[in-house]
Amino acid sequence: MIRALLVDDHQLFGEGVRSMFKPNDGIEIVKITTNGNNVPSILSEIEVDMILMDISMPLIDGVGVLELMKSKGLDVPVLMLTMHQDMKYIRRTLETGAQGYILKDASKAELTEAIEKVSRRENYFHPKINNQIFDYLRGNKNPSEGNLVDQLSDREKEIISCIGKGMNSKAIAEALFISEHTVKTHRRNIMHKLGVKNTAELVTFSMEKGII
Amino acid sequence: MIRALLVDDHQLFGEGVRSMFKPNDGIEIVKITTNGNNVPSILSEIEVDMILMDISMPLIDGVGVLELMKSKGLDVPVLMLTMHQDMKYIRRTLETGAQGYILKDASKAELTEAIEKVSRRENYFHPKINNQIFDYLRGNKNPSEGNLVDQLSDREKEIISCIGKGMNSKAIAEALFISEHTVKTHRRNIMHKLGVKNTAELVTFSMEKGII
DNA sequence: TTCACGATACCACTTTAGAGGTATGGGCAG
DNA sequence: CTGCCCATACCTCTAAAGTGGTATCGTGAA
Repeated sequence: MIRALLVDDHQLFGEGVRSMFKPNDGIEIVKITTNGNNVPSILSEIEVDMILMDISMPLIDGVGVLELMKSKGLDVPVLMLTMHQDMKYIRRTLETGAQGYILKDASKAELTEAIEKVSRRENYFHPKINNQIFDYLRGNKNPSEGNLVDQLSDREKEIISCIGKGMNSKAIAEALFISEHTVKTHRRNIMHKLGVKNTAELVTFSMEKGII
Repeated sequence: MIRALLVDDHQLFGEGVRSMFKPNDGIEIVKITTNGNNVPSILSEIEVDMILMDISMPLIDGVGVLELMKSKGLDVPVLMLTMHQDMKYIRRTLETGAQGYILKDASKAELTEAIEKVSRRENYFHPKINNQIFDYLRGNKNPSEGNLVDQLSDREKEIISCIGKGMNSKAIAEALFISEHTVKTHRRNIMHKLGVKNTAELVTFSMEKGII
């Protein structure tokens, strides 16, 4: 019997997955938490074979939890469970050390297989995203690209939010009580940090990362 | 026993919710489909008391299914089940005639209550979004704002996707084998239709609506 | 068969974003 | 204490977005 911890802020999804597994499936969701910050303390209390974790969560996201675990020396295999087929997410996840990545539109059979593999510390990637992984491995391997978002200062995130609302540099300057020149400098720095080439891409990227 | 049809492209979520309901809960998910286009034919085959429907789906979204049902004279109460706490979604949903709206981070108890109410054709709104509803009713009632996205042509959505990827008008023109002037005209029309004032706001809006 | 609309295309113009610099004061860590 | 980073600010210039029009052609609906 594989003992799994599920981390997902969507209660329904969590309870649903839990009741999906019958005793003879060989898998049991022994605990569900909606707050990733609780993971370390849960791991110290109960024994689990693997963790099923949603990526996008409000308080701390899946990658954040992985980093938190790593910083505390907790070594439990993690299967990322998400809706995002986006390479940006997958990349961040793998670089932080998840054992697998599966989409929420997978079937129960696929999830079962994934859980079994991950609990044995084998890698599992959902077929749908396998090709993307290969593309990534062949092409750009930028290890420094992991924590792009963390490189942003609070002020810069504030600027990004304003941009997303459709404000131009002048409007942002007035809203934040700074000079328009400053806003433009910030925009330039932000774009450079995130490696995007214009505002449109900046907004897309920021929304995918959850900055906006 | 309430017989419910579940429409959600995330298989795991669907199977999870189905196995969550035990016989003595008084609710049974009699059918799950991942394609909203199948709803009319399913309704003609089996009898259901209500529909649980995800809003954001690839082939046809929840609001689209509602409109499809309406156009075929199918009158089954629908509970929208979504992750989006965004007023833009809620508004579209209600205007198309859904009986209720519940977030995926709700609990089983809340979902049960919602299903029961909706199956009796009572309205249900998740407490978290009730305040937003009131704000909406007090403030701007813009009935014409309902189906902004539907007003976009396929070509325009194509242009939007390109913009989101960071392409400028010239690049889009080359990619779609049209003139840059045409692209600019499209951009203008799109912005006018969506009521946004620049590219940044266009991207934000489009991502929230799921166009990108 | 009209008639409306979407996709296409062009012109001329203003505003803004974006790229190239440089610089200064404040705060925090080595 | 001293250097590094962040937020601030300014200048100049180019490329691009955005605004104002008009117009043709094909398709599908009235």
